[in-house]
Amino acid sequence: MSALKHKILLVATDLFHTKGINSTGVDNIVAVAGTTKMTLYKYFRSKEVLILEVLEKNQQDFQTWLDDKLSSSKKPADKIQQLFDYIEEWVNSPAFIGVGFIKASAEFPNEKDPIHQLSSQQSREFRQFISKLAAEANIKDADGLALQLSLLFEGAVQAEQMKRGSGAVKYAKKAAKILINGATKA
Amino acid sequence: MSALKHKILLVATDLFHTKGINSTGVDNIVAVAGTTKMTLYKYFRSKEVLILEVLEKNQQDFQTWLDDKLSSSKKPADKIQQLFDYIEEWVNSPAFIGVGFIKASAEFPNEKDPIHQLSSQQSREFRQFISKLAAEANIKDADGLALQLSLLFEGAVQAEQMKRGSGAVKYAKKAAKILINGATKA
DNA sequence: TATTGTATATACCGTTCTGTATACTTTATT
DNA sequence: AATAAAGTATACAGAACGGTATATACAATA
Repeated sequence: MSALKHKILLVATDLFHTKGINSTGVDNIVAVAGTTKMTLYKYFRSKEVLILEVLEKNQQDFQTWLDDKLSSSKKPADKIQQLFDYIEEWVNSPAFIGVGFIKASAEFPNEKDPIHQLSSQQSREFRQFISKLAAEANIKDADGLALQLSLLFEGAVQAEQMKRGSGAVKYAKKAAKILINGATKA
Repeated sequence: MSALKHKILLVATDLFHTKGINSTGVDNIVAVAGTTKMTLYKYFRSKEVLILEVLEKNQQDFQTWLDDKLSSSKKPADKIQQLFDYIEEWVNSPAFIGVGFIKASAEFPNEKDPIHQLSSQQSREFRQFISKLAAEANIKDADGLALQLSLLFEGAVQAEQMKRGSGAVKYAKKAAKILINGATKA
């Protein structure tokens, strides 16, 4: 990927999270990225396409990071137990700025909007990822637990965006362990 | 309150949720409300003030409704147990369109923005409301449980906005009961 | 050296946005 | 009937928006 395209994606990601997507103009993005609109529109057909690519890259980066962390555990039961440990580490890292699909679905509520659809899909995929972890750990209602854990995840991220350093993830982690243990025994 | 001001608030609430706040223009609002910009700006100094009043009214209406429902129970332990029953009823009612402060905090991420500050305050107040319920039910770590329940609440609303009819609240309710029972025994 | 691809600089188009100015109409009250 | 208040109609200002057109600079390659 071109270095400039990469830079534009990075800057757009940051501005979208700190100012909001709709409140961030393309002029704003190219100014911070140190380039021009002509270059931006060479790499991205429209602002909508740019948003979609930002969302995809964010989610890919997170999943890659998480997969790598989880690969250190061999036993499936350990993986689901450690999921929120890594989520906490990730949220509390300085680089954390939020979860793209949560914000995007709020700014684009129309279910027919491609941006909303991608957000919805990413949320569903992450839930399925948790469900797979749960199933491999021999948990009976894997889908049910995955949904509950995803609620804790999205709620915690939401709370953290509402107020940084709220410590919400710590309590989400505690709740997650309780729910996981309850589902494991059953 | 003037009938027209009330109408404007209603229409704005609806449009903010179905189209997003930043994507809803005042021209749009007055057209649907059947009035003119002159009238809107007579009642609201600016769009920002209108947004703030919409947020306040939404939260007041919800809290009033919830207080009324909870008043049917006398025992504090019953109240906290039934909290998510009422939340489920509310989310699944046709009138439900979302939670204002969740969406507003996503669209106005800057912590210095008055809209973000009000959203953050409303989220905190709702959490304190749950904490009071928990404390009255003699739960040890009332603040901790309240935070966890608020995460489930916000996560469920978020999930419901991502995909209507997802049934997320049903699982949030189950998780809430587990967490409440766990905290009660301790 | 000539050519090609990449990026810049800058001006612009049409639209939409918040907010205001001006003038007119309706309604209620005195 | 006179007056004041409330609402309407409409036009517009000034800025920001997404997106495009044109012309130029620069570097690598052939």
